[in-house]
Order: sequence, then C-alpha cells, then structure tokens
Amino acid sequence: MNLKPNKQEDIINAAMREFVQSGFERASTNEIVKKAEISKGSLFNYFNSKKVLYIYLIEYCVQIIEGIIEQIDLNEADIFKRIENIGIKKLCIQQKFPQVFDFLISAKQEESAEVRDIIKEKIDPVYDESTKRMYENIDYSMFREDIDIGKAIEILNWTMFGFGEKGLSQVDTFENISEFGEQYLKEWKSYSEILKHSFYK
Amino acid sequence: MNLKPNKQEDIINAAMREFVQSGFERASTNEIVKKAEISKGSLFNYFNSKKVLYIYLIEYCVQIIEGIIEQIDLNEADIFKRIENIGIKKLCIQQKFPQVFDFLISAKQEESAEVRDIIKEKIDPVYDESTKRMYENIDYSMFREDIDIGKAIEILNWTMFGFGEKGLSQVDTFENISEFGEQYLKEWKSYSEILKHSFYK
DNA sequence: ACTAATATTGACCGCAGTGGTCATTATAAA
DNA sequence: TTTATAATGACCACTGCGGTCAATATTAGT
Repeated sequence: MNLKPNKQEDIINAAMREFVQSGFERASTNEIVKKAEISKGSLFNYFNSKKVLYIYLIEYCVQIIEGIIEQIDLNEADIFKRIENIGIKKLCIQQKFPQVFDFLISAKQEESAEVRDIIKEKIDPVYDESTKRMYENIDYSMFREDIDIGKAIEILNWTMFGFGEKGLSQVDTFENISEFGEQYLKEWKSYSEILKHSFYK
Repeated sequence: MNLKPNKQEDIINAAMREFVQSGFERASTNEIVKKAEISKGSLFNYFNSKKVLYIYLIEYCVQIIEGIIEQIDLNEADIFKRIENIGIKKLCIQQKFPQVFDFLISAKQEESAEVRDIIKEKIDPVYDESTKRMYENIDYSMFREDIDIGKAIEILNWTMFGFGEKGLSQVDTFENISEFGEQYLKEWKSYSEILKHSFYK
C-alpha cells in the first residue's frame, strides 16, 4: 500500500488540481487517474471512494499548514519579516505541491453537501489558529501613527497575494526552479520595501 | 424574439454564473434554464446552441467594457481619481450584471478548443485597449522620486482587487444596495488615501 | 527457477445528466 | 373565434460518471 513517494505526490497533485478546477462533485476520477498516470483500479484500491480521497487531501493539506504554523518564529516582531518568512516557507511547499493553498481555498468554498460539513470541521480550526499565530507578538509601534494599521496590513496581504499570482504565471518561463525562487524573493523584497517605507515611521 | 428586458437580464446573468462556475464545456444548459426560470425549449429558441449563447455573452460583455473605456475621462490625470472613477462605473454595472468581469476573466482562461480561438479574437483587443486607455495621459510627476512607479501602480491594483473581493463577500449583509454602494465607496477612499499618502510627494 | 502473494490494470456496469428537438399547449393579436 | 406567435417539458441518443473485478504483471520467498 505504501508506494513510492514521488508517485504518491503525483496522485496528490493530480487530484488537487482536478478538485481545484472543478469542485468536489464535478471533479472526475477519470481525469485524476489520467493526470496521475495510474489506472482507475489503483486509485480505488488506495482510496475506496472519491469522498475518501477528498478527505484525505484535506487532512494532508491541514497537516502542511500546521507545519507552517509551528515554524513561525514568534521572536520576529517585525510584520514584514514575519510575513516574508512565511512566504518563503509557502514557496518551498509549492515546489512540491503547487496546489495546496488553492485547494484549501476552494475547499472552503465547496458547496457539496456531501463534504461541506466535514471540511468546515477540519479546516476552520487551523485557519483560526494560523491567523492568530500570524499576528501574535507583532510590534505595531513601528507603524506611523497616522496610519490605520488594520488597513495597512490588509494592503500588505493583498499585495502579497497579487504578487504571488503574478509569480505563478511567470514560473513556467524559468527552467531552473531555484533560480526562480531567488529572483522571486528578491523582487518581493522590493515591493515589501515600498510598503515598509510607506507604513513605518 | 424581443422579450422583456428583465427576463433577458435573468437569462444573461444565469448563463454567466453557470459559465463562470463550470467553464464552457462543463456548464450545463439544464442548470442555466433552471437558474433563469425559463424552459429548455425557450433557451434553444433564443440561441441555437450552447456555443452561440456563449459567444453572445462574450460580445455582450465586450460591449460593456467598451462602454466603460469610452467613458474614461482623459482629463483626469490623477491616477487615484482615474481609477476611482472607473471603479464606480464597474460598481454600477455590477448591480445589473454581477458576473460580467468574472465572466471575462474566466473566458480568458477558457481552455475548450471549441471556443478558445474566438474568445481570444474578441477579448484580447478590448483588453489591450482598456489597459492602454486606463493609463493614457496620467500625470506621473506627482509620485515621489524614490518610488518605483510601476510597482506602486501594481500595488494599487492588487489593493483594489482585494478590496473588491472583500466587498463582494459583504454585499449580502446589506439590504439596501445603494447604501452598500455609498459605504463601499467611502471605505475605498480611505484605502486610496493611505496609498496616495504613501506614493505621492 | 518456480511458486505464492501482492500490486496494477482497463474493460465493463448501471446510471445520471448531457445538448438539443419538437409535438403540444398557452398566450396574444386580429 | 380564428390565427399567429411564444413557451413548454417529455423525450432522444449519447457521453461520461463512480465504482467493480477478473485477468495480468510484478515482486518476494524459497
């Protein structure tokens, strides 16, 4: 039952891609096995049903997020650096599993009654924890007094998200993935600098 | 053939919603007629096929975008005000057709070979024109010299997008739509102010 | 090299839902 | 009341669905 790790990853990635693309109900197991390059029989040997597969993926992703949360360095009180560190970790994970975060977002929006409740149950706690931990022990005294800190942080997050999207569309043009990572990080710092310069005293 | 305008809007909105949700191929005409509250026969009387309906929607949306482009006031050289004006126009349109912009975005990403080429052909020019017109005659001299203007504008756009998403999730909580519009605009101005204060001299 | 145990396959099943049709019915105009 | 037009939904052939399982390929043990 324990197959080679990279085959496991193929299946996980293929399934996540299909679920992100089509949602739980419309996602096709035929499409998943095609993308993962395994037979249909194998998929249903590993997971007894589409639902079991889906829940497995949820749990898998939740564990990944929990791993990130644990690694947050609470001694880093500068929110820009805090966020940058998390961003780096996310980037690393996306090398292996490009769809983890998209999958969790799509799962939160999933409407199918068959899985909706169990999703909420599994995802909501880790979401709450992550946002709590994310801003724990941040030093807000570095912000300019005339700025709405909450809104500033929202802008920072939106910028990160937008920058991430942009990066995603460029990743194909790089042949070397680690070269991309360096470039990406360097460019992010320039955006981060702009906002830091704007928001900090 | 010319039915009541609000019925037309129902059909357009229902179809756009379904296409956004599922893409061209997986979108279901059954689902569309259910959402639009018309019979299947009627839909296929108005449009001979799913493809014809889809292309009609594309053209309809493109016309809306062209309407916006025409209305851009080129005398407004302040990019913050320029963008705010466009935002207001978009907001108005979204009252009637909540999915226009999402539909165009999803159409750009559409992969189905049956419609891909015709989409490109119809959408790309209007996209090019809109981005061109958007930044035409903007006075960049108001930006601080030490700031990368291109990046600043990117941040502005990402912030607008993020703010729009946030607004979308809140719109249900308002009973009066125009009250929401006021609130929304007012709140946007506070975000806009933050960035303006950061980016301008 | 042979056997037993395990892993993988894909043709196949019943069925749900597809895009599209058209005889029939409801509505409006004359 | 008659005629012209608009709207309906049962129906069709068909595709693709989630899931199964006998047959095959691979591996492990001796």
